[in-house]
Amino acid sequence: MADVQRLLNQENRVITEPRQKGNTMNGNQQDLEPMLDDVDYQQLLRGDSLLTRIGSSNFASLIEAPAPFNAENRESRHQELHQLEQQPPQEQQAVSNMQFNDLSMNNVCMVNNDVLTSADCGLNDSWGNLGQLVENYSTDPLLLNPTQEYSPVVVPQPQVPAGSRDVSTSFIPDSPPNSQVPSIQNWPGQYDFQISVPVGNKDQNKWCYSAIQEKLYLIKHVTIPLDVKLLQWLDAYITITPVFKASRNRVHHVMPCFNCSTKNSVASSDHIVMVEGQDCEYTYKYADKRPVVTLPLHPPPPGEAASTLLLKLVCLTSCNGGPNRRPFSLVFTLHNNSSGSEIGRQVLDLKCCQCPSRDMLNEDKAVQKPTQSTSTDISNRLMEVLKRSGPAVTSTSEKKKRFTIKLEPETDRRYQNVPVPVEYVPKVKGHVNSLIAAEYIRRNQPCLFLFPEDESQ
Amino acid sequence: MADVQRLLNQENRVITEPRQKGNTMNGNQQDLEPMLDDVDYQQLLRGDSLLTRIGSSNFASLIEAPAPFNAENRESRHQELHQLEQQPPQEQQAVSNMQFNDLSMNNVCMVNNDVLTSADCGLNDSWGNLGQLVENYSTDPLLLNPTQEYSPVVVPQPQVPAGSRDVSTSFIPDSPPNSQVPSIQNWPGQYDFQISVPVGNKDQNKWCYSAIQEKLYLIKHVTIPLDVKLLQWLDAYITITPVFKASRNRVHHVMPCFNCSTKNSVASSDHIVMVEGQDCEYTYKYADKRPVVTLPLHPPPPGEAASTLLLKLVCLTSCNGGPNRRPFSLVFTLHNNSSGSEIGRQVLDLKCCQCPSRDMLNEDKAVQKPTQSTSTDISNRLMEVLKRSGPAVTSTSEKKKRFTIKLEPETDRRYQNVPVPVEYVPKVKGHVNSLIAAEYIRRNQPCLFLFPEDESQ
Amino acid sequence: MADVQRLLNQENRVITEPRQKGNTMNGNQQDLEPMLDDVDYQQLLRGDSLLTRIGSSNFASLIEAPAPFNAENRESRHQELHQLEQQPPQEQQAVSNMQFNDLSMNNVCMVNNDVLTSADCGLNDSWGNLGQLVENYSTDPLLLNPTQEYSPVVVPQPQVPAGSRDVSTSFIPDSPPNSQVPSIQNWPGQYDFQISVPVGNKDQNKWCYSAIQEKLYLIKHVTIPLDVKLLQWLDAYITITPVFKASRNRVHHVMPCFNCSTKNSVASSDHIVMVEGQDCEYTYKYADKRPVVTLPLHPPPPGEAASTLLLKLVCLTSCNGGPNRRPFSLVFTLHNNSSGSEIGRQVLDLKCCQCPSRDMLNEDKAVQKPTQSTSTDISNRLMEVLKRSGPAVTSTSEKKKRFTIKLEPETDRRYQNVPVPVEYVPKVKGHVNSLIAAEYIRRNQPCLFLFPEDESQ
DNA sequence: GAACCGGTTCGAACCGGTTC
DNA sequence: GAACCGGTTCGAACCGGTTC
Repeated sequence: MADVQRLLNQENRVITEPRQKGNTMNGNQQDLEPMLDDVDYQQLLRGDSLLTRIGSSNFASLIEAPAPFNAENRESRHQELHQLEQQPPQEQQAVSNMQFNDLSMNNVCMVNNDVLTSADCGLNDSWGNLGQLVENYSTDPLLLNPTQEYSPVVVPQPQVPAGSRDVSTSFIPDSPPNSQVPSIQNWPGQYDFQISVPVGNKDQNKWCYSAIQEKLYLIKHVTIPLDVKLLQWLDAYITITPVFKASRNRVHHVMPCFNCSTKNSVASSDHIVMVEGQDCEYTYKYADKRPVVTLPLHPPPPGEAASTLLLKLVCLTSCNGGPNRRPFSLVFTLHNNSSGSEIGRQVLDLKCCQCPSRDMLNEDKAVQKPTQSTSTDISNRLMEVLKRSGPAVTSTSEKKKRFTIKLEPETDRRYQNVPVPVEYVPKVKGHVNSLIAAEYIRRNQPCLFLFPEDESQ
Repeated sequence: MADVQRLLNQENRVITEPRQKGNTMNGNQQDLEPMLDDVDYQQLLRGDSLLTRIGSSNFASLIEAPAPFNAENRESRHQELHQLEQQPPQEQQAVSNMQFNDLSMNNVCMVNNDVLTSADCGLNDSWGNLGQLVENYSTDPLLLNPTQEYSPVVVPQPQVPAGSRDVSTSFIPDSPPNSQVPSIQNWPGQYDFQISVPVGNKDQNKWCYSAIQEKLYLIKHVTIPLDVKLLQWLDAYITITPVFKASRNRVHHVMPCFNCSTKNSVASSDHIVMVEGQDCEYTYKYADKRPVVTLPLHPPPPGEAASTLLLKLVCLTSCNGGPNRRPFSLVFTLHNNSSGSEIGRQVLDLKCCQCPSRDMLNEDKAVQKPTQSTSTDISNRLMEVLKRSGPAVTSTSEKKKRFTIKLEPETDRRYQNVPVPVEYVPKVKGHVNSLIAAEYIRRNQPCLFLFPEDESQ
Repeated sequence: MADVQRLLNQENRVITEPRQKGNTMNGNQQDLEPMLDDVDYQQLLRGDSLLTRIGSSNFASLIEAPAPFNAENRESRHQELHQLEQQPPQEQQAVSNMQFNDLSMNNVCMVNNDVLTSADCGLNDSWGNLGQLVENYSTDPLLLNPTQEYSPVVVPQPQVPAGSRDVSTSFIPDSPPNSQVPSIQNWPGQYDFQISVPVGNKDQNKWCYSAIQEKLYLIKHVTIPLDVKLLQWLDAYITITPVFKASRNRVHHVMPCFNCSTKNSVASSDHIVMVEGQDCEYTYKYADKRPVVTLPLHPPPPGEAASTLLLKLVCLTSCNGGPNRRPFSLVFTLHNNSSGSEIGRQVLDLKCCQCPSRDMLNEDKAVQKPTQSTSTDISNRLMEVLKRSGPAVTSTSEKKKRFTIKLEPETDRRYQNVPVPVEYVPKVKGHVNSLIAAEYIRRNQPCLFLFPEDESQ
């Protein structure tokens, strides 16, 4: 239901807001407030349980803490963070320092009615969101004029765009509130940073992409190729940050549930996103305590325009104790390797589930359903007539789909399974057809009947 | 079904995209994401990704080891990693250095509007992709004029082309990702590097080639002659790298299963591909830990246009613990012997199985099936007519087969399931047929009816 | 499907084996091998067995590790075993010793063609199964005459019996195999130990009891009152042990999933069963590493016949990482406080779920469905006739359910599915009926036909 | 409490090595 | 080379926690 609602909203957007490219921000902003179904309680409990476990038996102390919220965990993560910070990649350090400096000048940041103290905003902030925030939304004179950087740098996107809408400063419906939450809005930036899902995937049961929703559906542990495009292949790295779409979950870290996380190695046990073909030790890190995957930007191989990135999820979106049915997106952030500053961002909606094609179809249908009646040819029109005038054949989406009666709720009410001896099937089918036709004639052109109707047949 | 679908799509490609030779990339790109049939569990267990991530080359000791994540494993793998890193294969080192040198001369590489800095391009690249990139696509003035190199250098291919399609930058459905995964897209390069399978093979039970699918079927341990063509026979060598086609297996190394590998000598025990007539000790190596066959490029004997290469596989595509039913291709890469840089690439799809002709037939059929209409009898033909002329009943093949709604998308709209006693099936079908016919007449030649329609039939 | 099948089996038992009270063992023995619906993979991965087997306390690194059988694992398990044996709970120790002594007199126990050496039987046995085994099934002359203890000591049970069937030595369908698995068969014992669920519960949405299945359905964290009855209130204590019903899960410990367990206190974090009104520190223990709830036997208050026990579950039967949809029972064992020996046992089937009434309804229905032939109206009766006299329609329940071919093996050969608009269903049914009737007449009373038959209809 | 959602189950079809 | 057979895949149905 939540998803339906969300999709409906999206659909409405599509209808009421014709897609604007360039300098307006109509990307997935509507998606920012869709979620209805999360269990905050359980999230909180995740930490408690850890305490409990750590106190109890042996294995408890070795659990890879999926839970961020108790004191010990926070401490240990702090330690880990510090360890990381002691030998940080240069750019991280740079960003962190920079932002801290920025913040030192802005003790209080007002964003969307949220008052953030500097402590909230910037301490240990390695996200660079603030810098980005400033770039996008502020008029901080210390920065270069940022709007010039990204606004009209729009290039045609031949492939399915994963999130290719630009960001504007004019409208901030649900802006990333504070330093601990990364932005989830697309911002191609100066180099037109783009992430896209390749078309033509054959195995729709493993993963599929909905162009309608611009959303990727994938099975757990299945590697997805993502194309990274850039106007210029500079020295940079990409960070991948999963972020809940609903604003009330935004501050929570997207992490695998306990069961799923234990399949990971120690280094990546908090990371719901994993990449392949990378040096593991430098890949799974934390940014502001939030698990983040970082990987260097590779230029594409000879003759290819896009660099491919092999990515997989290790926990279901529905997993209790993990995302817990709360939709989340992946934020791909491009960072300049020299300065560490953020120079591009793309957001990819996704859902990690067991039946990607089924779920995509369902959600696509939910999105489209309210929109239009899709009847296109005579038969459909006939059915439409019948449907409107009374009972008849059910609708009807044009697209191929798994036959799910649930999708057409009237269906199972309007049809019944009748065991028919095989040899009678044709007659029965014919009978049915004739009944339909008769019904139609009866309603619209009853005069065509030779004999008066009687129902006793 | 999965294969069917894959093949269907391929078929569609053949139909809707007339084969373009030369500088467009319509080769096996559709096949890049075909795999549907492997077992995720086994995939998880397979050492490949683990090996890749962790860096072990001791595949035998890790593959299929289902409990990879305890501390001991981690430790030993780390150790192995270090060992490997301390003693890299010589040639890898050479290539890597070489490419880095190349790159050091090209600070910025422009590829399809993409600018690459040297730092991004070459560091730790042992695949040679970057060198190739620079050579082929860059417009950097420091380089030789590269666009001339690859654009229209297309030669007619008299034989069955194993993978003779050039690469374009315009459309990349599933490009090879990063340094640890080789590209699997054709790129003839400056010298129009071509690999082809000779026609006219008599013993189709040993090996055969499907022109439809551009795929080689061969029995294990049977040597296949492959023709290598080149515009100019320079001082070069060829590497043969087996790569899984599905992106989710891409990083895994294609290696023979344990049973099959033990039949090889020590040097080649990780190599599923073997060549004949070569000095063994220099042939079976590793590139970025991936088993690779390398062999010098021999000019053809006097009077012949192609140099022949004798190749065989030592493990079945279906072999458990090896490819495990996951389709893979062979990537033939041409390297300049002086610099080691990649100057051409061809990809050959194949399947190593026990019954090549049977399997080719089946898969060819599956590819073509969706193309042709399968109507064989009157009723089906009638339905075809009706379907074409408007709305009606869809076909109903008698033979038991998986009910693939995808192939008949309208089906789910107009029908419901009614069990019919077997003995009555013919009559029911006849009835349906007559009704369909009536419907048809009713629409197109209603005057033929003797009486107006009534429902009392 | 699995449940249906299970229930079918159960139902068949009810029909073919009239309930025998007293000295025959027809209790829930049929349930001993019922489970079909769990995920073996996940079960294998579950930490329970792994922890037990491997003995590591690094839960995170070991859980879900799918390969338990290498030498190291075996070694570490031995180690854990030894560690645990060094500090066993007192009462367990007592029982264990006692039984070991018993065993020392019986070097070989023959049970159902299975020969157990004493080493297999009794080592580390803290369950007392062997003693019970011997008591129940053996005819060893060294023991007290056991058959007298339990055979005809049956008391009327006014309330819903939770599991009041006695145990006999005549038939052992799936006896508890070894020392680490407790018995899950009822054995009232000398004092006629009985556990029952009170009748007349008002809030069926919190918990309810199916008399048909003798199974308790309850919501998580909802306390259930259970009545304990005894012929004589001696000095004893009760242990409550959850045990999976399916034999293949029998050795696994029933424990709450990670999320649910963290809601418990430290002492009870491994216990899926909790009791109220008890001293916590003495309640949650381990027997042979299996989490067990122990509580003293309180005589009922003056004027009451039964002592009440307040019990709740803290994790759902469906919880992933916990029971994971694997049905389990609670084994209530009565122990003599002075000797610690087991003197009675009752088994309570249950399911902890979110919608107890719904699930009970569904499962009750599934149990009852296959029993009665559901033909109620003329058409069904006609079909019955035809089925017996030759080929015709099989029965056809109106309610939507999975089409179980196994129940009606001919079905799939003799029927076909025909989509029928709902509003025409009655007519189609009538049509089919008439066809069937005609067939019947044609066979049995052709003279009734007015016209000669022709097949062209 | 009914409907929904999504992980799981189940049996038919498929695939491909093996046998006849 | 046709048939067999057994592991795998696939889609519909199911189940049960969650939402409305």
